[in-house]
Amino acid sequence: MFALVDANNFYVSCHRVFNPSLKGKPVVVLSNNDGCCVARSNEVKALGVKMGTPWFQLRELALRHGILAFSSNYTLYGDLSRRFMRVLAQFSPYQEVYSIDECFLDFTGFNHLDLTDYGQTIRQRVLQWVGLPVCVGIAPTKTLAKLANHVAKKREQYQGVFDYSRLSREQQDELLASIDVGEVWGIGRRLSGRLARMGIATVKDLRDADPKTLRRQFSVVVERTVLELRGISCLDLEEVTPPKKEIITSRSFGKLVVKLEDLQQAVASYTARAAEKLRRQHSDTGAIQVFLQTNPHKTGEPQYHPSIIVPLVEPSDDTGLLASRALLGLRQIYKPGYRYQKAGVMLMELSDPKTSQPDLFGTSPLFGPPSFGFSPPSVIEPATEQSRLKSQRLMDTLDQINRKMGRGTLRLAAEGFQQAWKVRTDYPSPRYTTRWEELPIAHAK
DNA sequence: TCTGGGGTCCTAGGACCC
DNA sequence: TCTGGGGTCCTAGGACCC
Repeated sequence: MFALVDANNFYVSCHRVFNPSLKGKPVVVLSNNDGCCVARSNEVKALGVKMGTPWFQLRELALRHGILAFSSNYTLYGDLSRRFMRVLAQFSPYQEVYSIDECFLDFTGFNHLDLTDYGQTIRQRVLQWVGLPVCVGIAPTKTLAKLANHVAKKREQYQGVFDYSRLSREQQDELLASIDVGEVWGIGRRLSGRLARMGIATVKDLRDADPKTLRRQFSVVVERTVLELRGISCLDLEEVTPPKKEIITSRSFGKLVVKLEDLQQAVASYTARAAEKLRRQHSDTGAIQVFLQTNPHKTGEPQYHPSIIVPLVEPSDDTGLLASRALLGLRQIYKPGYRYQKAGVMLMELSDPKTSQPDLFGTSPLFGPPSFGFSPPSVIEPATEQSRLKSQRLMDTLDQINRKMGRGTLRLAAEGFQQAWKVRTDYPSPRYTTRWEELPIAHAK
C-alpha cells in the first residue's frame, strides 16, 4: 500500500507561510526573469490562467483582479521542502522523495490503522509544523496513489485525503469512468490524443484495455501503467535517489546578449554551478556540452542554436578545469551577429571517481593549455597524483567557504563582476528561513 | 519590451562483433 | 539457382515527469 503526499500549489503556499495576508488572494509565482507562471493559487486557477502562461500576457487580468506575483525564490522552496519531507518521514519507515513537493510513503502492513484517519493526521501535522497545506492519496500501487491524490485535491468532500482501496468494484468503475485518461501518471498530451483516437478516453477505458496490445502499439511503460491501474504493483518505492547521469545548468539572460565576453562570463558561471552540483553527488564528468540559443519567439530575427561536446582526457570535478574546457567549446560555436537569449552547460558521462580510469598517456596531446589568460594548474601540468590531490583540496575549500558564506562568495574571475546578463527579478521575497538578515519578524500588539 | 529549468526512460535502426 | 544466427553498443528522437 502506498500513499502519495503532495503539497497544494507548493510555491505559492511557501510564500503564504510567511505572508499570511496572501491567503484567499490570487497569487502566482513566476519562472526566472519573471517569464512564466509556474505556480498558481486556486483563485488564479479559477480565473482560467494556465500553467506556463507568460506573465506579460497577464498584465491586464492581473490589474483587474489584483493578482499578486512573486519572482521564484528557490532557496525558500528548497528549505521548506526539506522540512516537509522530514515531517513525513515520521509516518512510515520507507519514504521516496519524488519531487520538491511530492513524496511516496510505504503503508504496507498498516492494516491495523484507519488509513484515512492516518492521512488526516499527516495533513494536520504538516500544516501545523511546516505551514503547508497538503493532500494525501492512498492506494495499492503508485499510479493509483497518484490518481487518488488527484481525487483528494479536486473533490472537496474528501477533505484532502482519499483512500482508493476502500472503494467497491462498482465505485472504482464509476470513479475511473469519470476521470480523463490524461490525468494518469505517465499519460501525457501525445499519448492521451492517440489513446482517445483508439476509443480510450477515460481511466476506466485504459484500465480495461489489453496490456499486450498497448505494449505493441506504444511501449512497455504504457503496459505497466495498465497493470498498475488494475492494482498490480509494477513500480517499487525508490528510497535512495541514484546519482544523476547528467547535470545541466542553463538559464535565460536578463536581456539579450551579443558579446562573446558576456557569454564567456555566463558559461564560466554556469559551469561553476554545475561543477558544484557534480561534487555534491561525488561524481566526475567525462565531457561537457555547451549550448547557445537565440530567442525562438522572435521569429523575425536570425536564429542560431549551436552546441558542442568537449571531451575531457580524464574525468574531473575541478571547476577551473571544467570552465576552461567549456570556454574552449564556447569560442568554437560562438558567431557574432546574433542576439543570444540563453546559454547552458551539460555535464555528461558522469562517473564514480573511485572506479575511474586515469589517462593512459598522462597528459593529453589533444588539448593544449587554453589561451585566454586563464590557466588552472591542472590543465597545464600532467595530471599527477599530486596535482589531483591539490585540486581536491582546493575544491573542498571552495565548497566549504561557499556553503558557509553563501553561494558565489568565492568564484572564478572569469565569471565577471558586472554580469549584465544576470537574471532579472522584479518581485523578490525574503529567504525567510536561511538568512539571518531576512528572518521574519513577529510584532506583538 | 516581455515566453523556465531541470531530468529520465524507451524504441528503432545502424554499426559492429563472433 | 544459391547468401545464417545471435548478440551488443550507440545514437537520435520521442515521450513523459515535476
